[in-house]
Amino acid sequence: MNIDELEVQQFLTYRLARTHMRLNAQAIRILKRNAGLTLTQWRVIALLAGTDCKNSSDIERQIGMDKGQLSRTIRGLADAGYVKFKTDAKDQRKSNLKLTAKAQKIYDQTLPLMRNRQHSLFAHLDETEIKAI
Amino acid sequence: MNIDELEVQQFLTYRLARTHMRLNAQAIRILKRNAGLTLTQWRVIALLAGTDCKNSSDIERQIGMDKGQLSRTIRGLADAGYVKFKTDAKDQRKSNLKLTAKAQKIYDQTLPLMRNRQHSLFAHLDETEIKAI
DNA sequence: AGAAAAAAGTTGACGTATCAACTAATTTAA
DNA sequence: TTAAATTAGTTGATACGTCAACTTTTTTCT
Repeated sequence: MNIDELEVQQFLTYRLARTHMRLNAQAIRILKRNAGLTLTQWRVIALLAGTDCKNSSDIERQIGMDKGQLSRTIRGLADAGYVKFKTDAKDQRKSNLKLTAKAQKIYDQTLPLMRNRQHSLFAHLDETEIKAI
Repeated sequence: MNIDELEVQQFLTYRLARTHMRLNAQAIRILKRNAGLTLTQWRVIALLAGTDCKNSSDIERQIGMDKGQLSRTIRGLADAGYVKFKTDAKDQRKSNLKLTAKAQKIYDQTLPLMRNRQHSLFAHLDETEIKAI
């Protein structure tokens, strides 16, 4: 429990945070340049396109995203014409979401970019790192 | 570049984000409750107390923290009476930082808490994981 | 010496994430 | 059946990280 050990430990979490943020930053740039989307917006679109998530709570359960952030993200998507929402007939608390054609098109265009990004991301991690995470 | 691979890759960043979240959550609570400090504030204090970092650029070089965020964090610490800064006599761009007695006291009180936290944190990671990060 | 480049800090804009308080609708359970 | 608890979603506050533009001072280079 000396100072060196403490520093290693302290900066473990910091490096973890930075790695995460760097990965995000890269994706954010790609999305901004190619699609005008934020990462969270893309994630929501991807979930609506690729899973059976219908509404905010489904997404919250699926990936554990904060419902406040989700609410704002979805409103942003609606304002930008990417989703439409309609109150569920059987449960008026829920509003079911539907991607517009515009969103589908952007998603189809962006998916390969995101895949490539994650490919090259993996190319820079060695096997040990991949296993450890 | 099949769908499984994509999902594995998304899972990587997801795990990274969640790990980060959990590691920070506890530290933030401890610091807020026991010292009224944010994590970044504590980190800067710890660097000034435990390393030979004298100014913003030293810290930037030491841990790669953004200099913008650093500037704001340091100003916050100064406003709260934790650091004093004085322009370097030989290079007037630099302002050297010095912890106040108040900061030293809080740091000394908080250090064991942070150590304990990180100890138990490490107890949940195996060696491979520690090396990889 | 003087111009150009680099370094130290500051500031603004933005994106991401958490937490908490709140309204409204639905489910549960006494 | 009605009161209490839960669930869906909204909103506000705050923390954290990145990027870029900017000023001021110092260094480098010709």
